[in-house]
Amino acid sequence: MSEQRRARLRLEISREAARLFWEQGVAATSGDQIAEAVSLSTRTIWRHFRSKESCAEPIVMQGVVTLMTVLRSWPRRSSLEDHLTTELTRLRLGHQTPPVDLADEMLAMKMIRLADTEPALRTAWLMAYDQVERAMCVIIGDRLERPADDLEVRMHAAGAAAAVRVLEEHIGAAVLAGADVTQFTDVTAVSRRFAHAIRTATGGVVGDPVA
Amino acid sequence: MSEQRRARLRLEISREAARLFWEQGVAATSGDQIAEAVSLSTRTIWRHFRSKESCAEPIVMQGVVTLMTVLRSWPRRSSLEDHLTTELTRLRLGHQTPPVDLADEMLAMKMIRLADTEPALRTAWLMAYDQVERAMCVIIGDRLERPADDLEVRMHAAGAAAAVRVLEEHIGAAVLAGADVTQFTDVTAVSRRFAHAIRTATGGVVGDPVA
DNA sequence: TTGCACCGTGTCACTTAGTGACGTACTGTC
DNA sequence: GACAGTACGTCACTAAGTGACACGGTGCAA
Repeated sequence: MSEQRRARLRLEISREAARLFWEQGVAATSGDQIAEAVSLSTRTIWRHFRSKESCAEPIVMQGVVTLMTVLRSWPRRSSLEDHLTTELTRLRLGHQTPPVDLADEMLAMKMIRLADTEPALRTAWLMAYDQVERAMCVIIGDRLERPADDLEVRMHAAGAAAAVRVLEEHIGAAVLAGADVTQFTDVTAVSRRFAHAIRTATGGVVGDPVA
Repeated sequence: MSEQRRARLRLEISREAARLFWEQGVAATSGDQIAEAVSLSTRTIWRHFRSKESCAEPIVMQGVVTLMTVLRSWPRRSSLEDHLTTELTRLRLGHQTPPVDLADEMLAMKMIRLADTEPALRTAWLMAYDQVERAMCVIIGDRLERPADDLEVRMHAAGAAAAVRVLEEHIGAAVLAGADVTQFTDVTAVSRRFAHAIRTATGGVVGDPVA
């Protein structure tokens, strides 16, 4: 089974699981229900996810993987702000890599919101960002010309990941609370916020162009 | 049941659970086994812990709570380094507040190590630091004279917590790998490391004395 | 001392998350 | 068109966790 196909299936399951979690709560939705919602056997669900909560991971990861992909292509010569704005506008304009479905983004925000009160989902959310942290390690290690498991690199990566996570939580909460969504569609403004978060969380070490 | 008594019981359960997790792996130890090890009924275990993995939380939190307590008493006029060194030496000398049993510290490190390979324990470890993050929010918010749920405060808190976590992971791994333990008994050196971690993770905003 | 209320724990029955074993059907390849 | 690989379904099973209720200890008032 191709990596892509597997990812798509996981996402599809995740979508239905998230919807059910939101509509009736995590505890109240059973594995059987999720299985039925995606027309699969329950056994197959557990073959693709190690636990019920982790069914939420793909949907919350979706928005994050774009950011990660963008960061991976960050050239040494440009600043974080510049790179984010150019790449994000490119993604927004040329739809060849459809960033993320809007409904999916809403679903992700709902999961983050649920994670506030449901410890089971909180673990899933934190585990998702644990992945982000690992990805950050190689990105930052690469930029600082140090091994990815270097202590300082790991600390910077952890800080950056945590800052991004909190920013994401904040945005999600704001949108769900009915805030003006247009402020999050301004690519330059959003880029600046993420860049600023990463900069300060790494003590200014990550953000500037490097030789 | 007094808060303290409840905490002590949780810690006792956690101790045995951690020992079993380390000796035979998480999957291989059952709730019944943990219960038997502390001479309680299985039902009582689930009354004190929401899941098997979370049994590890108190033991890994133990070392962290000292740091948190110390941070809570951080006076505005002193720098982070100074306060940490003075408080930690005071703790080390005056044993009236027994910091943490050495065996417990070793156990905690083992759990952190296990968390590297066992996703179930990783969630517990991350959840423990989620608590740290919340505590950091009020400490930093207080210091910056802002509400604890302010976005910037939360980002700084998240960064600081993450940095401390990685440092803790690093120290744990080093000790278990047989590194020279004496370098971690030098209070000033350790204080400097933690202070430096928090400083850079907060972009230098948290660390200096404030008016 | 008796009586009462409270609460932490044990017992037992029950639900459900998650796994192992095996059969089947689909897919691509020679 | 036979064959290997593998994703999925079925079924039986283990174990994590919960609900309901009974028991026993502690504190307090009469």
